[in-house]
Amino acid sequence: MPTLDVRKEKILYAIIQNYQESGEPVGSRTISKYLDVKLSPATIRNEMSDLEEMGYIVQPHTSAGRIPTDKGYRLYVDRMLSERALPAEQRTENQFLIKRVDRVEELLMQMARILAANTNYAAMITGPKYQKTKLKFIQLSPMGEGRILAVVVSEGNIVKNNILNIGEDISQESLLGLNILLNQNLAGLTMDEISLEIISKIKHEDDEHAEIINKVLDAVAESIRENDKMRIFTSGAPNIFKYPELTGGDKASELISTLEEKEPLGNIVSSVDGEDGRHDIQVYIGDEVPVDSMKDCSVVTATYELGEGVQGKIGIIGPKRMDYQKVVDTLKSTMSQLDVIFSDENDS
Amino acid sequence: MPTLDVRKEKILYAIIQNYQESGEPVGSRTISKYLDVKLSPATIRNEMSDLEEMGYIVQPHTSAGRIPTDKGYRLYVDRMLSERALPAEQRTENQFLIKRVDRVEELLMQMARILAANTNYAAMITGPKYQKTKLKFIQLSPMGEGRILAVVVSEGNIVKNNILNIGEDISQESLLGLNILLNQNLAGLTMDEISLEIISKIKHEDDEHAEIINKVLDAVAESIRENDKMRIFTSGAPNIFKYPELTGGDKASELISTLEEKEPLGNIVSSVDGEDGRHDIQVYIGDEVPVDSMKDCSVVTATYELGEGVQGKIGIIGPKRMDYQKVVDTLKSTMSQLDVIFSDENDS
DNA sequence: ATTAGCACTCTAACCGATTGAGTGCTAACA
DNA sequence: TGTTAGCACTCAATCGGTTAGAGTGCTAAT
Repeated sequence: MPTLDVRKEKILYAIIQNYQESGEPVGSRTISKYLDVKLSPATIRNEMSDLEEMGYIVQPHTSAGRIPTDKGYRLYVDRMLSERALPAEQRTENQFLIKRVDRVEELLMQMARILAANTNYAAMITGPKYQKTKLKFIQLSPMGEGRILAVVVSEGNIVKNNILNIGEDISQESLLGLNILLNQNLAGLTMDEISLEIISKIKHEDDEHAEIINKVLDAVAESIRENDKMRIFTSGAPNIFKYPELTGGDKASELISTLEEKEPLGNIVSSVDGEDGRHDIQVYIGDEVPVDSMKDCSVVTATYELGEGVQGKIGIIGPKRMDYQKVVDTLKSTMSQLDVIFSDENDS
Repeated sequence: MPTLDVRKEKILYAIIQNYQESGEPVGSRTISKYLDVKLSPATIRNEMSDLEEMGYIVQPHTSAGRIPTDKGYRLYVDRMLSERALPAEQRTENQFLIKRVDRVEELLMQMARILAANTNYAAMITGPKYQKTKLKFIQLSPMGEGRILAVVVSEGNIVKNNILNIGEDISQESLLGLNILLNQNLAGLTMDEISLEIISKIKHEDDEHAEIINKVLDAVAESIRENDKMRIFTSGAPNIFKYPELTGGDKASELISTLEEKEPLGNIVSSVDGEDGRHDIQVYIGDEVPVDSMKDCSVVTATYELGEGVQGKIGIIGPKRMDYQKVVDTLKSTMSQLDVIFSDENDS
């Protein structure tokens, strides 16, 4: 078994980069012209033969050039990620700037759109996970006709509206009192900390409106559950049509379906979190992707944070020959922008 | 020029229905077997020749069967719509039931999903148009750190949140006063009716907080503008892959892109409203569709209403050979369901 | 007015030959 | 011993030609 010396590695990278641009198997002549050191096609061929034996590249058929295998990409990506701490340059490129918006969901969708546009791949993004978030306050307002509006605001300024149907009409004053009561007891707590004890205490202090309190708390729980369902936004799905290897047969259809249904994407985003990586970048290549319809794709994910414990994930979905370097850089830079935006929001 | 007698019409319908199912040009033999009256292929051929001369059908090439033209479909659809008032039967089929939800946007997205699933075409739906809606009330809440939450609720229970950044912190009492002041002056008005006169009157009554009032009114305006942008939801885009005639060349890509971008769809939904039709059903066939990437499609739209003046549109997008009957029926039945849901919401 | 019969047309499918890119191997070379 | 030139070989893609079949239009008979 031959060993992976530096020259073989250079050739492997050359193959990966060429294939990245062309999408077609690359041959020995091409590499010979591409490399800085002068080597004849024949020599390259020998090296390629070794690389194939080692499993880093394959030929689609006997008389074709070589394309990288998952293992080849894996090596390349691992090297890239560890060589990280690249010296500035920052690659801002045609990076659009994120316009400030107040509603978190809007922001997330905008981010997905921007990422898709910048990378030419598909982008996905999850809403922030609630759970450990502190409840900021609840606001009850009368809507007439026996209904009240319950606005639930939690840390990170995530706002949810719920319209509650209480049979009776309730007086302004009672509602105000209830409002104060609820906020005094619940504000600052995480969702987990709202125990039965606290609930019964509240009901005890205003047993007249126990039923309404129940409904309000249900609404709070509902908001949580709805958010737990982990809203996923996608954008740039049509970008996959730019990569022929993803559009053959029913592949395009299945991919687009998956991106629209969104449920399966949860698999990617909810997989093992415990990573020690410098910036929580994860790369899934081909078969590593935990979604069946995406076995021909690669997915790069990153984790964002917007407050203690409130975090979500961003993912870029593209062909296996995607420009990993660019995608990783773009994700990192997007993260920084996000950090700025959210710290802005908390300061000013 | 031959004239369109009842037999020719029957043959035309037979062609349309066969083509609907198969997606392939239909020949004289097929029709001969399909019709109830016994006619030889030769006779059918003569009639088809006439139909072609009249422009209702064409041959893709010399020795192929016939397919309907836009004009043919138009005739068919017009007949169908006027023959309307079909005797019950109701065609409920595998119609899923709409689960009640409180947030209007959720409801709309769910409807789009259901329509797409029921019809096997793509569905689009616009959020309700604001504009003539009456403002129900505004609710201001302190958020700390110099910010307040402004919740704008309008008729039809459309709720919008805005986080406002006022420099200073404002006292609970002032905010409450402001709240009451704003609601007294604005509640029940349509967006158009909030004139400069009213605004200056409000500011006059609490000139200390004039700036905050400005910001709140800006937020109201912003909510309107955001809503005027007419949010469009789509679903079932991948369904187009089921129709080969829509997936040749770049068509699929363009269609999916259009459905994701959504902007162009505004053209469909904002076109001439003034229709006297029994239930506001509009059918666009092929070239009639006001969106370039959809010239090979047909679009059926319907208008829904959820309060005085608050209305939006639903659209089904499919191949020209779509099952118009089914689509129209499905849309109508969905409308009825919607009516029930919204009236429920207003009664109980 | 309808129909059977037939010649005609055109597409899709199939087939074989050709081309060209790319390889693997061998032998010469530094 | 590593590198390279030369050459035979392989295989996908392409092209031209043939075939099969579906469907038509026309004519003549009913």
